Order: sequence, then structure tokens, then C-alpha cells
Amino acid sequence: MTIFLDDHLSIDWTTVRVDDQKLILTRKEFELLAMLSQNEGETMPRTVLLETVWGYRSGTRTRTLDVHIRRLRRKLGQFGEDYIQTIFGVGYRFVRLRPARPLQLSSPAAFAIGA
Amino acid sequence: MTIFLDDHLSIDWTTVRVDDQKLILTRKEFELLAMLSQNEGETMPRTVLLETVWGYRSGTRTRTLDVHIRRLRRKLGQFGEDYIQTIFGVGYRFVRLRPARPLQLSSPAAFAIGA
DNA sequence: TCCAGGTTGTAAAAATCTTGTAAAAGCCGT
DNA sequence: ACGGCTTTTACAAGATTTTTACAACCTGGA
Repeated sequence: MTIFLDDHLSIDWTTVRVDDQKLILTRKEFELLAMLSQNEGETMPRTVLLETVWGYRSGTRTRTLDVHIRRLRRKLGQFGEDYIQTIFGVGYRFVRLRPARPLQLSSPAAFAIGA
Repeated sequence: MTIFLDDHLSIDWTTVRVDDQKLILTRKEFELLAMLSQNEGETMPRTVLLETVWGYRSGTRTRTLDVHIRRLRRKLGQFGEDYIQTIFGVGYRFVRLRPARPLQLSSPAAFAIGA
């Protein structure tokens, strides 16, 4: 199973590719990132994430979501905070930073620039 | 039936060749290696391996998969752990360590370098 | 603006879960 | 019954997940 997020990010099971760099996620990190990225652009309330990824009913007092978000952001590197935004008082939102498909620079002229 | 994994590994029924050395697998070891190598590069979940190779329904508590993985790795020798990777919390993945076909250096010029 | 109260970020410890391994036990065909 | 293969057992070793405790942050109302 491969999920393509944008031309700089794809996921194959727990192996994620970011800008030609591979990184390994744990299972929960993967499930959380999958849930967020499959709803790209939408704000996912904490209650929903805790319900779907953890099976927690609302009212459960826990910090585990925050901790996982932190580890995901760190693994995503420099742009971690940009990929996963905090919506204060509600939840989190995953956004694409670049177009879903790479720009095609097929013309030889592209390589001639500056030559 | 012969399966070529890479230029250092091939399988012919229960006989496996690794770096010009032949080794004998038992039936279960063969079935497991076949299942993994036929899905080279993909993560095979434990549940899938237990279902296809053993016919176990998910929920069965057993360590037999781990034991077989261990014996396979040991028989594959030095690079056993590289050929069969553990995807923690999910399953295992077989990967090629070298190109599927050896590089052809047929030109005499290739041997002339440095001569 | 500033404060209070709730919310999120974070590091590190604790708890839980998964996998590795050796050795014993079980099974099956001869 | 014997020998080889497979499975279970019982821990050891390792990795992940959750909790804890506190710092930092945001927001609305005085």
C-alpha cells in the first residue's frame, strides 16, 4: 500500500519518503499520519483522532496524541510544523506543501538556462 | 521452478543458492521464503504470512513464524538479516541486496583499464 | 493591556507490547 | 521406535506507547 501525499512525500507501510529521504515510522505514527493525510486540508478534531486511531471515547484524559504529533513532526524534518498544523482548541490539520504531481521540465531548453 | 532473487541468490524448489553455495531448506522454510521473495520489496504482515503459509486465522497466538524466520536468516548466512527485514509491529520484508542480473563487462576494453 | 484558565509542547520515566532465541515437546512418516 | 521437522514454551532483549510533570502558549474578559 502506497499513499502519495505530494511530490515530496509518500508512504509505504511504515516507510515514508520525504524529499528522497526515507524514514521509518512506528505503527501508531503511521496510523496517525495516514489518518491526517487521507483527510488532507481538513481539520481533524482531537476527539476524532483519539477515537479512530486509539479507540478512546471522548473524555479520556491523555497526552499521547500530542506526543505522537511531536514525534511525527520531528521525523518529517524541517517542514514538520508546516505539514501538520495545530488548530488551537480543535485538533490538527495536514496540508500539502507542494503540488500533488511534480512539474515536468522535459524541454531541453530548461537545461540550457544559464549555460 | 527457479526464482532469481538477485545475482547472489536463487531458489530452485527446496534448494537455495547463495553466492555459489547451495543450501537445503525444509518445506516450511521454503514456503515462507517463497512467499516473502515473491513479494520482494513489500512488507508482508504477520497475519498474511500466518494465513497463507500456515492457514492460521488471525488471533492465533504462536511463535512459529518467528522461529522459521530465524532459521531462514541463519541459513542465508551473513546477510540473512539484510535479506529479511523486520517491520516492527507489522511483519517482514524481503529485499534484494544487489541487482537482479549481474553487470555485463563484456568489452575487452573494460579489462584493459589500468593495464 | 494583563491576567486567569484552559490548551498544547516537551523530555524523560514507566508501562506495555513485540520480537529474538534456545531448548523442550510434539508430530509424522518410515 | 527413530529421526527429522515443526511447534510450543519460557524468558531475554528490544522497541514502542503511554503517562507524568512541568513549561510554554493562546484566548477572552476585566
